[in-house]
Amino acid sequence: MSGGVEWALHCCTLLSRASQPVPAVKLAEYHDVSPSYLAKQLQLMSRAGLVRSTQGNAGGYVLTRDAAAITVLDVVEAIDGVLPAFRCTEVRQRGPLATPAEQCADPCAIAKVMDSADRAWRDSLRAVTIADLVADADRQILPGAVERARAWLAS
Amino acid sequence: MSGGVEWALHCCTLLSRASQPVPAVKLAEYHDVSPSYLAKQLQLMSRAGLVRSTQGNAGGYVLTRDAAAITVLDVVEAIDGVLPAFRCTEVRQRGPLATPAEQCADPCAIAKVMDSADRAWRDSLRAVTIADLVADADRQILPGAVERARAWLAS
DNA sequence: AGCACTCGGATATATCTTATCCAAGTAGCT
DNA sequence: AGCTACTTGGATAAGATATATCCGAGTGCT
Ligand code: SF4
Ligand code: SF4
Repeated sequence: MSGGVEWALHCCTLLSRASQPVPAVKLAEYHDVSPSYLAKQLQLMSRAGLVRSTQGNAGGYVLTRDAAAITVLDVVEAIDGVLPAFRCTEVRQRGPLATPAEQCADPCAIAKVMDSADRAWRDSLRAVTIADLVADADRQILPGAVERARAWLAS
Repeated sequence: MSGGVEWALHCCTLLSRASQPVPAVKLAEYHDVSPSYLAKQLQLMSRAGLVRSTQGNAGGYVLTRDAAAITVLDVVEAIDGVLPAFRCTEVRQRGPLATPAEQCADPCAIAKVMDSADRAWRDSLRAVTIADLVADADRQILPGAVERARAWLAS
């Protein structure tokens, strides 16, 4: 999995707190990561329709919908794509004892297992929203931290 | 995920049928894949203790235990390693509003979600054994194919 | 002891991820 | 309306990982 997924999720939680547009440079500075590279992740999220960008002065990124309506899977798929990790190359149709193609209409057991595991993984990620992440973070952080973050974003 | 996982699984099903040691070259020819690269996967499986190699004339690879005692997860972890796909870099401890380290004893919600999804994925793969794959394949292939495969391996 | 055959690890190549830069575009100000 | 300052967007290098290959070490058989 791309390391950029972690950055993207952190940005989502931060954006859910800020009501004003936040530029990419500010998001990068807040998390102390490469601004140029974070910009790429934000572009991917923009294409996926998770965030909306406004250019020009006082522009930046805003979430397109409520944090409770964005799942972790949405972010992961925006960054890493939607194709499953396992890519079957139809080995059974090759070699000296190749299975004839008409016998390969149904996916074999290996493909089924991999597909099932991939689905379980995605179901797990789909069960949690950005709002859940924020709620959990609020429970752990020190009191007043949210206000300080908002003030820093506005400066 | 490594593409070699698919090859490794196919080799396991084939090895479970052959009672004699099968050399890497023969396994590669059977599946029509690169012999040099398949050798690497077999080495990884050997290190993981899934197969045992015997050198010299009439040598090759044999499964170390019954096919029912080898899970798909065993093979996947042998090839791709055991580390989870998501690698947390502790972003929350960086930047101008970094969370103090003593506040970060427990993993955050993001890390928990990723860990949970990874566990669900592994549980899915652990639930199926090589014996299950073979049984499913036997149900789909043409009658006599198993005997032909055994004969080809012996030649 | 000699020989043919096999595995094992060290070595190139290709592909993808990571990181960066500069040009196009937009909103607000004069 | 024109200008300026700011921000995004896609195109472009550097690095890391996965893929593919080769030859030497080791083993059993003759
Ligand atoms: S469908 Fe199954 S048997 Fe065919 S190549 Fe893919 S993993 Fe192998
Ligand atoms: S533990 Fe959670 S908050 Fe900390 S860096 Fe990892 S993902 Fe981010």
